[in-house]
Amino acid sequence: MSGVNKVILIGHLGKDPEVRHLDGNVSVASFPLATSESYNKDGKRIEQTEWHNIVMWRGLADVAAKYLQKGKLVYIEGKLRTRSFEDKEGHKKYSTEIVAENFTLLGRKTDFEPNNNSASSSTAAEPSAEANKNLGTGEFGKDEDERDLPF
Amino acid sequence: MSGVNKVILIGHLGKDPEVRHLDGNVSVASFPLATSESYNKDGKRIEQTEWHNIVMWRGLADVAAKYLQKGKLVYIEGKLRTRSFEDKEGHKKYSTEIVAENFTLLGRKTDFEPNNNSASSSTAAEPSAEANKNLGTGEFGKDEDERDLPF
Amino acid sequence: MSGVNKVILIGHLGKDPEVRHLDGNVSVASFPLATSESYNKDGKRIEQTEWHNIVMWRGLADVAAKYLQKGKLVYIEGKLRTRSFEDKEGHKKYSTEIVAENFTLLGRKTDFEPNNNSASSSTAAEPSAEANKNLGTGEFGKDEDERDLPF
Amino acid sequence: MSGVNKVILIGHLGKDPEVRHLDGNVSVASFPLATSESYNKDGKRIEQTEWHNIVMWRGLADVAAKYLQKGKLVYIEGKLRTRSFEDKEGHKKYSTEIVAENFTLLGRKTDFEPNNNSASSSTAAEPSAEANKNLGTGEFGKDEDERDLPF
DNA sequence: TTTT
DNA sequence: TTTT
Repeated sequence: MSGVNKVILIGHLGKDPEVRHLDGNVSVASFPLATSESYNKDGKRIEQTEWHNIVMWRGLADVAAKYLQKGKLVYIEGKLRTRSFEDKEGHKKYSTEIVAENFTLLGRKTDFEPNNNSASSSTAAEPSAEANKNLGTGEFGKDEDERDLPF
Repeated sequence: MSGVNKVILIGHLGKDPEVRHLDGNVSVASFPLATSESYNKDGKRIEQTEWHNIVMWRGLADVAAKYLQKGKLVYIEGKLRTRSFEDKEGHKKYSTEIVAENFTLLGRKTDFEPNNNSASSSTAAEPSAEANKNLGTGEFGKDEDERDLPF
Repeated sequence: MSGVNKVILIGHLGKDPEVRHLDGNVSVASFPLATSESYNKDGKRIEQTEWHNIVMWRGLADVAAKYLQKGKLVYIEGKLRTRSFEDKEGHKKYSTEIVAENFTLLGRKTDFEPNNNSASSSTAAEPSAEANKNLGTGEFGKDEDERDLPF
Repeated sequence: MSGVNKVILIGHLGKDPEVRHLDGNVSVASFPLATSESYNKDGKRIEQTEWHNIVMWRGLADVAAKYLQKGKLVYIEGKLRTRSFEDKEGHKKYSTEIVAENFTLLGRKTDFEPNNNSASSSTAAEPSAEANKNLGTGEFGKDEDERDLPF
């Protein structure tokens, strides 16, 4: 018997993805994602931010390492998983993570450049009055194919 | 700035909802929900169950108290919220909950009876070879209206 | 540039799936699905039914042919696709379909039997006061593996 | 009995919203939305665009008229509805629409300015190397409150 | 054309 | 702690 366990988030990365390599060359990327909600209370605009622990595996982790960076806006689809572990003092703790199944970059075209040339990319952007047309999305993780030029 | 924080679950209640009443007569219902996923590993069928802490507020909590019970199958839509608290020993802990925004009962018609007559409902059901036709869904929480006869 | 195009439905099949086999042995299954919404208007309970054209391809079509039948309750995840075509009189028409990516059977265990023994299944059910415990879900389409015993 | 009928889209507006006012001062906004999907076929990058007819009612239509414009990137949540009608020649036709329940603007902060000053906004943007920080989202339609300054 |  |  099976069920449904689905999470859909749109938010900004709080940090660059941290990538580890496990046995058998398996990649795991993880990073915090902030989703913000704003509402009115007593006439004031309140903004409430929720932080999520995102985890990506294998091919998806590799694309994340390449295209995701602190501050970027991203759509993530995944599932909830709660792990239990003991901290250094031996106390049992729980951590709930979102295991991502695919993601889509949201934002301007210039946000979709790979990370390695991050120094130059900030100057390469050259945004102009035309930048408005460059809004778009880059989708990852639906297929398992290698995609070096995903958009 | 706002984002998207959405969870969609289909699973079974692990316990009856526990309902508390806060100041100002605000109801809060909470219960664990199991979503199961099964997959093949080395030719064996593995079933993995994930447990979620569901929280419902106000009107939704009242309907939950009335219609949800341990074992029932339910569709839940909500958002993630992580609270931090200190346990009895003063250690900081985190708890991630799904704050439900609406739910839909899935299952047979006889599952949609209110909870108070649970003793009689088990006999009132009179399931037969025709029971197959009684599968259906009962939806809650989309409107804020009082719904004493929601289906 | 990519985007998000996602549909989530829970409803009943209006007919048995119709399966065709295209060139290269590609299977396509299609069937109508009803999702019902009920609300109060002027003190009366109104039920509004929406019909969706569901299409499933390849492996998913084969599992659909095996496990889905008129009347069954199912969770479907997919994407929207609008096709244009000319009817017999040469008038241009549009048809919007949901191309399913995975589905999960909702209902009692006895609903999860393959279709070929449909005659016997109606008597094999033997529902009792215990039948309540038999609610569950059977998930399909997440992996591309052959699954002859999917639950 | 009720079910689930949910659509989640992220895409660009193909035109400015067209707003009509029905009897009783009810607003209806409608516009086409493009969601694009790209995949590799025979080593070539194929981009396939799907067009959706979006409809928004009442308060949501008013916010749409104010903040949505041709080209903007938006997250939309809603439900499917298929209407039948007769064209001028008396032929029966079907139109499937997404009735939006809420939406969130995605893109740069400068995209979140109201529509009336569209001429100046293109110059007011003054994007810079810092523009990267201005990515964000503005959410609408969750509450029914008036929101003149929604972010 | 489903389901209640 | 559910369900199969």
